[in-house]
Amino acid sequence: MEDLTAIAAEAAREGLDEGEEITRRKKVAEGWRGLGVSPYGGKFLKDTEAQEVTDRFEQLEGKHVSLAGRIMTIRSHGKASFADLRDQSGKIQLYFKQDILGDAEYGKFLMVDLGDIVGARGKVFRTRRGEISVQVEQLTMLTKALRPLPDKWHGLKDVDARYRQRYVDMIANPDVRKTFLVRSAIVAGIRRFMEARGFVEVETPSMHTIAGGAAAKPFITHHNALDMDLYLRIATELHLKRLLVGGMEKVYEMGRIFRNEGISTKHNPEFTSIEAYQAYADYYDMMELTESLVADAAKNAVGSTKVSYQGQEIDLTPPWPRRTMAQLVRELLGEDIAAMSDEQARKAAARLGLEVDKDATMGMCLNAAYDELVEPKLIQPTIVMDYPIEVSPLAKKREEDPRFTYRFEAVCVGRELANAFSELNDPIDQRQRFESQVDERQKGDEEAHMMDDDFVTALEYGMPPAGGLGIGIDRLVMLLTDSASIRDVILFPTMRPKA
RNA sequence: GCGCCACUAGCUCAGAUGGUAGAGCAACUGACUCUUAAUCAGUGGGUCCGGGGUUCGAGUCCCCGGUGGCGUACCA
Repeated sequence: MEDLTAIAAEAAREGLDEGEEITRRKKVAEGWRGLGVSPYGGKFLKDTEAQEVTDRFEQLEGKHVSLAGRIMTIRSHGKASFADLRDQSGKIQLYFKQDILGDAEYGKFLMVDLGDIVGARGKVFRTRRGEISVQVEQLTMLTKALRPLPDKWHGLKDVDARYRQRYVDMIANPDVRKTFLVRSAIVAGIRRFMEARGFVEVETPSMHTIAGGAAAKPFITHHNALDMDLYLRIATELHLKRLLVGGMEKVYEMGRIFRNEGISTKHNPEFTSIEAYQAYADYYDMMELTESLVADAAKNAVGSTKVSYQGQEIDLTPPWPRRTMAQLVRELLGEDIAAMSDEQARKAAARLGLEVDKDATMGMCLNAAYDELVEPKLIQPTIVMDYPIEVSPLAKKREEDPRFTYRFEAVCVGRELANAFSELNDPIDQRQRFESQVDERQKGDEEAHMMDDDFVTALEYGMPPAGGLGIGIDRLVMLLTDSASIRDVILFPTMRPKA
């Protein structure tokens, strides 16, 4: 013990940040080398998963199996001991008995620390207490863990550590792994769903010369050889629509989007979206696509279209109620803003306690009223149709009332789940919309669109009428895994470096 | 960006009013050949987030800074 303390003290002097425990484990690793065994072994032939031993006990009882995984707990009784081995499938109890292993092999077991990764070969049996176990005959050291595991009972709770060291979080908190497995199942299911519907998955650039397709502040990076700034994409929309021009009729992209904005329980600077475009379709087709995709994802995640989110029961079974924004504002807030002039609308907004610009239009006031006061109340999935044109620069305007567009958002638990429209394919209209966005930008709105001449040029070649859809995958996964924070569904969320 | 809160052993947490820093788990030593949060006896382990200040004396009070959480703003 004294020499360990001395070694730790020496390590500290040398600037190595390690405690006595790490020093001790390093010495144990050297001990393995002394036995002629590398503490960082190579290939190990495992033929059985931990969970399989329990699931297939009837067939496996008395047979030999080879398992590999991490030692999570050890219960030592002198000349016999138990340990729990965990692999990706689950957990199995190992039984080590000196009589069976022999002194040398049992001595090896005594050198195993919690957290070590080992291979074990032995016979499947059931203990007197009834627990299905493996009586180990051969133990193989595969990886020495130098750092101790978090508390076996309480796990790792420090949220800072959980996000920074997700690997430790996953070791200590098995539910975390489960959440990310569900996420993977959802993503894989969406790809199957889209393929079954005839959509082709494509990859468009992540680095854009113009950041378009959404209202958001971009990250800026620099290309040295071309000596020019590039933006990380804030959406995939404008490139996917170029592909419609090129003749692809059903395309989608699922990938990472970057927005240089605040971080919160619902926002991470990089996140995953899916955008899909279907030629010759309109936003009604997108409503059906959205409902079906989400319902299918729910079945993949929880086996049902009814899910529980933060104590609320949410029924995602299609079809979802379809209401226009104007209707919802009128019914829930008692102001028929859509029937008002701009000036009347500004007064109505004031009555509702909203602050709007002096020259705000009816559409802006309606959108503000909806965003602030209606959307948070929409708990069950709802399709909110017909967004004002001012806030929808890429959506086709309505024939009978050009103040509105063929755009909807699907809303659930007070949050946007999907955003879709009948795509604007009139190049002249699109150029005007960009121009008014550029005006907004010059007035100081950093999130207004930039002019994208090449995109307008593409439309001039002719983009077929189309429906388009965007869904935030992270928020969908939050809903389907009952996660309160987006950081709980992103493996490595963005964090400031620790000082 | 602003406000509130948190930061103490490897992990989970206690530490009224300022007075020699504690527990459980983990680790170490010993006992124990069917335990499962194994049990029993003993031992070691601390930059109390960092830096200033007040005080005879600061984990505790004050100021500055760091990181995080929550709320809020921003986020079609």
